Amino acid sequence: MTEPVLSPDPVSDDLAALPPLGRSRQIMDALARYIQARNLQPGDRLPPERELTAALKVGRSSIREVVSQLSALGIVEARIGSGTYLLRQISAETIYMPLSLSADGLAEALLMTLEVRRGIEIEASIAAARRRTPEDMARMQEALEEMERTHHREGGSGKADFAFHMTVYDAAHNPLFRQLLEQMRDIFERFWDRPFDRPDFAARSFPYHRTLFNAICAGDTAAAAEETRKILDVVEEDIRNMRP
Amino acid sequence: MTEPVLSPDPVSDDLAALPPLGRSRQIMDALARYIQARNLQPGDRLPPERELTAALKVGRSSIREVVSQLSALGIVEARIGSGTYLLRQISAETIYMPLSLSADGLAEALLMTLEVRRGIEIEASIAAARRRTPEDMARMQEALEEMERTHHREGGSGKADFAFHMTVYDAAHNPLFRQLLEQMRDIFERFWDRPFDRPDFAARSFPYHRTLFNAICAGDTAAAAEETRKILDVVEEDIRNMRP
DNA sequence: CGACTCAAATTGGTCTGACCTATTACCAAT
DNA sequence: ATTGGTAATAGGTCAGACCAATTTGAGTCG
Repeated sequence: MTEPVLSPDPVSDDLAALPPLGRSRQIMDALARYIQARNLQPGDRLPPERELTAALKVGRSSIREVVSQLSALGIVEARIGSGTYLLRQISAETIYMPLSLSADGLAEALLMTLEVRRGIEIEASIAAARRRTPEDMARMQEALEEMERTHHREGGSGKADFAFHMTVYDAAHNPLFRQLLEQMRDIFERFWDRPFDRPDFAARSFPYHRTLFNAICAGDTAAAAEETRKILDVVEEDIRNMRP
Repeated sequence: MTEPVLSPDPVSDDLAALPPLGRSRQIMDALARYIQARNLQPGDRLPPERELTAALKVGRSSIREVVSQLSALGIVEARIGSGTYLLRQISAETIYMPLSLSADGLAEALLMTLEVRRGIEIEASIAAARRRTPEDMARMQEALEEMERTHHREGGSGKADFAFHMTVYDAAHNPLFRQLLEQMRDIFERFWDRPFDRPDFAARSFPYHRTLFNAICAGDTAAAAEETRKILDVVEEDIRNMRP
């Protein structure tokens, strides 16, 4: 189809003259605006590099540089022969906070990571208990009941657990919680075959979900923190029993 | 000087034949091993791209790609005309956890970030109260007294505050805490002119540092969490009063 | 001897064009 | 309708040239 890039895109004009500072950041912002202007959503394919080259008026090397950086940041995924796909939202105002960690072993790394994640999850629960709206409560209740319906089944409870926690994060009304914890869970599951799908794990952890839900609805920050801690303790126990 | 790369570096041989999967990750690992083998420390300059090209047996584009990714991940900083410098440790086993966040304004972003940071800091304090050793206590006490000596001075108290908190993170005996919080503080201060150096800020926050120290030494996890929360609340207040 | 000047070497940044490989799309033959 | 193969498409790599900023060092002047 080779849809012609019709927008003059004022950004590209600016770019032509500026070598001073952080050009790659400028190109990244231009690309972000380009994506925003076309309202591309996660999952969508962005234009081929050679087309972006023409649209943003920069060499293909420069395009590849920023795409490569976005790929390293987990914003974008390049599939050879197919195209480059958007993985998560991006805007020119996006702040990137790359963290790196080194650990001796996998279980070690997971336990250390879990300790950090526990801190974040607890704070999210506290924020949720403070700021949840009636709509949040309705969404959480729905997800909770779906979880209770499926917790005995083999494969489905993982997704339900995930969905419930997402509603909690959203109830905190700080989008960072969802972003961070979603990404942390992604990373977690990349190195760990999700125990959420193992019935015994679900059985041990899911009672706390309703008490957490009740605490958040009651606005009881201390109880919300405590129930979240219990849930994460089950996860920790499971990691310790792992050891491949 | 053009120091010849004398090590055959078995890594590069592997690379020559492998196009299948994640080549850039492989090159990154090879580069990490290369850095490890030479024992390069943060601040050191790594070999020029053209030299790495020869050493790792890949085109300059590929080298630039991974260096660009490492730059985006905050591992490395390229200074045009000077060289590329190592910012933090790296190894072939390093796990990258890039996070991105979008917010309406800077203060908004800082507050959201601070809420996350608070969760991590509190968990670090709890871990410290559980796992601190006598040596940790000695180090914390020394840093605390240095902080109390300098808290009235104009510029020095920021560094002392930083140093004290680092000893707390270390006392948690989970290196992730130090890594993450160090990086988060870096990012924070990139967008915020450190209030630590403002005397009124130091005056309001530093009393809690001794109570925190006492709680950690006593192994009182609840008190350690509480005092940490108070310190972060002062920071939050300061951000709210900022508004440029 | 010290400090300054300026040119050359060094180094990262960009562009171009070529070629490779994997994927996708399309069209013809069965 | 299914299959099979071919062309177009897209990202990945390489090579060479050139640019711009920095660093280095020789040479010069005070």
